[in-house]
Formats: sequence, C-alpha cells, structure tokens
Amino acid sequence: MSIIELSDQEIQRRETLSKIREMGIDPYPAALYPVDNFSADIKADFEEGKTVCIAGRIMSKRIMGKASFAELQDSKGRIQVYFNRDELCPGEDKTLYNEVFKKMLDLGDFIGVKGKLFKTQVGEPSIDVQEFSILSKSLKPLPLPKTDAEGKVHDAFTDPELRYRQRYADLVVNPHVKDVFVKRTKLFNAMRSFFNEAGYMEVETPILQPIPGGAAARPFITQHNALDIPLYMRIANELYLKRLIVGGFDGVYEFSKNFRNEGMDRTHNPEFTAMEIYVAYKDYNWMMDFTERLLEHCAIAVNGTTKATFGEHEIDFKAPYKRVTMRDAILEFTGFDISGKSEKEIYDAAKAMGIDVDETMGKGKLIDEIFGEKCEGNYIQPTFIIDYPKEMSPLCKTHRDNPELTERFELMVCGKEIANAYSELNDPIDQRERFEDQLKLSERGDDEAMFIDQDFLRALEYGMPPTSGLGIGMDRLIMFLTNNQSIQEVLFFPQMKPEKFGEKKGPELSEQEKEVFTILEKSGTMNLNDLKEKSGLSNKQWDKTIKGLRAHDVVNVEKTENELIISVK
RNA sequence: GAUUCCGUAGCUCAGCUGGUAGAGCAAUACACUUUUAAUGUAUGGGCCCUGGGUUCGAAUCCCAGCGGGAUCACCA
Repeated sequence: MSIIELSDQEIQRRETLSKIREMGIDPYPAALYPVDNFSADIKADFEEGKTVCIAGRIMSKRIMGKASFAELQDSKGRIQVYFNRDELCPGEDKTLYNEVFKKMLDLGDFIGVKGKLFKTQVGEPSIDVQEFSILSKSLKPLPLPKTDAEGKVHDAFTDPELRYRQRYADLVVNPHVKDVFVKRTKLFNAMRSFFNEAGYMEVETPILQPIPGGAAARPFITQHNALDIPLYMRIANELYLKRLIVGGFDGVYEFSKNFRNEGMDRTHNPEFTAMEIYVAYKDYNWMMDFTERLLEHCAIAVNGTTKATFGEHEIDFKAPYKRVTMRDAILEFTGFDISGKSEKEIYDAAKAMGIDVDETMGKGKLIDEIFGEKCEGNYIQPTFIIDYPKEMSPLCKTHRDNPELTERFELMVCGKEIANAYSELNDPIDQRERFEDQLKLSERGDDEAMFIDQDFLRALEYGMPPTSGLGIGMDRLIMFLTNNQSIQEVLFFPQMKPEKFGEKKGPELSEQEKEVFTILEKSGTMNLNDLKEKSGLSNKQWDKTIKGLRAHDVVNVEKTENELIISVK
C-alpha cells in the first residue's frame, strides 16, 4: 500500500500521542479499568454524592478556564463529567488539568473517570471528577453530529455509503442506529425463548452443502480441496431440518444464515438470516395459530407493544390474523375465479389484466403472477394467504380437500411476505415426483440448475411423521419492527463493493511534472510559453502540471510587463 | 439489467450564465470556576471522485469510467 495521506487533524493527534508518551503516560494501557457503573443507570438511579467509576469515549468538551464540562459516552448512553482544575490538581502542579485534560484529550478518546455525583445549577446530573485515566487514544476524528437546544441534529453522519462501510463509526455517533441492532438481538432472543419454552430444540445444520436444496435460488459455489469437489453454500436449511424430524426430534429450529447469488437491492443482501422451525404431528392450521402468537410475543419483546409503524402504515401484530385463500384473494381484487380453470384460461385472464406472462409459465406460476401483481400489495395488516397452487410448492403436502392445491400459507405484512409455512410433504414417492416435475419445469425456462437430493428422499422413505414447518425472514421482520425500508439498515455489515485503499497519490511529483521540471532545471528560468511549447503537453495537461508544480512549491511564476517568467525555486 | 440523481475541508452542505474555492461545526492558540449546539478573539485546513475533451481559462460545459443513493425490472 502506498503512503496514506493523513489529514491535518490526524497528524495533530499523532503528535499529541507522542507528547502523551513523552510525559510517561501510556495511551494504550494494558490493565483493566475498574468500571462499576453505567451512564444510563447513574441517571436513572441518581444519588447525590455517590462515588462512581465509569469509562467511555469523550464526545464533547466545553472548557471554561479553570473548570470544564465533557460528555462521556459508554455502552448505555452519555453522562456529563465535570473537571475542576483545583480539585483535580490540589497542589502546585496543574499539569494534569492544563496539559493532559485540556490539550491531550480529543473527542473520541476513551477515558476512565472516578468521581462524585452532583447536579449542576441547571440540574444536569454530572460526575465531579477526582481522577481520570487515558484508556485508549483515538487517532481519527469521529464524524460527530451536534444536537442543538431544540433537539435538532446538525451535521448528522447520514451518507449511507460511509455509514455502511464504517459501521463502527455509525454506531458510535448515531444512537438510533445502535437501537436497531439492540432490537434485532431482542427479536432473536424473544423467538428463541418462545421456541425453547414450547419444548423445541435449537440445532445447527451444514452451511457447506454438496447439494443446495430447499429453495429455488442460485447458490454460491466453492471448492473443497481435500475432497476435490464443489460445495455449495446453503440457500435454505429445510431439507436438513426435516432429516432431523425423521431422526426422531419433535421440534427443531435453526436461525440460518443463507446465501443466494442473486441481485442486490434494498430488500436483498447476498447473505441473510432465516429462521426455520419444524414440528412433528402438526399441520399448517396449527402453525398459523403458533405463528400469530409468536409474532405477537416478539413484537412486544422488541417494542413493548404489538403495534409498529412502517413508513406510512401503522401495523398491529396482535393475534389473530385474517386468513384468506389465494382463490378468494384473486377473486376479491380481480373478480376472476381461478377455481377449476385450465392453464389456458388463466393465461388469457392474466393477459387481459395486463400482466406480463409468457408460455414458459405453468399454471401455478401464472396464479402466482396474478397474485403478486394484483393482490399482494393490498395486505397491510398481517394476513395469512393460504392454499397455494401445487406447482409452486414442491415440498408441501397436497391439500386435504383439493388436489390442485397445497396446505401452505404465507404471512403478508405491508404487502410483503415475511413467513412461509407448510404441512410438510412426507410421502416419499410423491416427493420424488414433485422434484422430477420441478426439474422439467426448470428445463423449460430458466438457467437455474436443479438437483434431486437422493439422500433426503432416502430419509423420507424411512418415514417422517406428519410435520408442519415455518420459515421467517428475520431481516424483513426486523425491518418492520424498526421501521426501516432497507435491509442494509438492519444488517451490521451489508455487502458492498470492495473499497479501494491506498490509491491516493503521495507527495511526489507526477511523471509529467518531473519531465517539465527537468526541462526547466536546465536553464533555471524560462518564459512560461516557451516552456509550454517544449513540454508538448495539451492545454489541459499543461495546466494540471504547472498547477501541480506550484502546489509542490518547487517553481516560481512571476509576471513582468508583458510575459510570464517561470523559475526554479 | 434499465432509468435517474449525487460525489467540493474531518462532518454537514453552498458555490449562479465557465474567471485563482466558501459557511457552520470539528481542529489549533489565547481568555473564561456549574456550562450544555457554552461564549469571545485570532489562525490553519481542499488531487473540488478518476481519466479524457472543449476553452485563453473548468469544481462548473461535454464524453468515458469508478463509487453510492433512489425508482423500476429480475427474484417460490
């Protein structure tokens, strides 16, 4: 990597760092710091005169001669700290206050303070500092927003690119961003405890798989050297969890990082988190009850209420949710009844609705297109859409009352799918046929390779109890619960194109600048126009070069009466 | 993939019909003992995303590229 150009402030901080060392202070001490309190707890449970010891980053400094205020930010928030010169330095030597505190501490530095609690004249809970230690020096200034008296934030660090690339800085300066991730973890914990209390078991299944299954999506491929085989990164964990049901577990669940090699936008990241749960001896009706109770529980755990705001919508996760069959949904929004219709009739109906469909689409796909186009967006409040066409659901049991349908539901919120569940198909012969149909279907139209997972079929042949399974897109769900329109906002480190480092030009002269300088050096002083001619550069290049040379302060340009004279400095 | 907008100081953003780059905050120095967007005075700080073109002259106009946002399309 070439020379990194440091900004003025970064250089200053490095100089301060050396000064701190010269004073015999270690800017990165090894010893633990005996923290015994947190900012938020101190404020919530304020006790005048109590001695506390806390640590964090300095986020603001207000120096007023012999006394100063600063704000310390720890993991729970901020608290004001008060530094008084004569309390901090009771003797003659005022270095600790005048030099170390006032000059060596920058915003962003970690310090630890010990002191007594008090309230200022304006009533702000504060710590009167008796001792402080530098815990870690910060060499790069934080992008610090300021909040004014009316609570308005100025200079907010808002550029999404910078925020995502430097999430660490985003988290330090944007407390609302940190909140999103605190809520994300609360959601996972709430779900986990709900399942555990129901008696189900959290498990782990392979992420590197010889056959990517359980969904139709383009996988990432990698190579295992020792086995010399390709391995695929998981696109779903469904088939593995069902194997465990075959193995005799009553209920298993997994939070699974899935990887799909497809487009990226504000609702798709190449890696995302799904939760899948499979419960033996249940069907999709039971699963609907379970899902609505689960989501109500999670919404309360995350936000303290079943209500959530998403954009312009106010949604309520309070159970129970409306249940609408796909047939009724389409009937309601298009007036068309799909029941008993042939592929041709549905195709024509879709065309008539102005939906972009083609011959490669089977009946199921056509119905899905109609639903996606005309119905989906209308379901704002949590709604179960039930009984999907068979063709779209190769892992789902045929409906007990209608052989064209499956026992499947999706949960829609704000027009988007956040959960998908089945009465799982456990007839091994049917399952094999469905896989084969799927294979044919994929050969008919698209480029996605399909595999038949023979081992999964073997497992089913041993027998799987009737089972219901549910998958929830965790990222989507947390978007709804935190009112974020983009998945990048709910992932700590969303995928981005790699950043380029170290490509900045150093302080040296460029090739062109060197050439021109060499020509000039021979005579020492020249007419500017002569030099331009000799250089043979275009106007643009000439301009850039001469400006560069002046910026490097190696040449002088003087104006006489009628010409410009350039000379070596 | 298509359309569109954006890229200027550490941060947030101005910069007109082309004429040597601006503000606030942050930084530096000084003053100031309960402030809170502390205040006052002074100072420093820029490959104006990159490359090419037009022009006497480009942050500004044109072309290409890179990066990002938004919308749409694709996506069981």
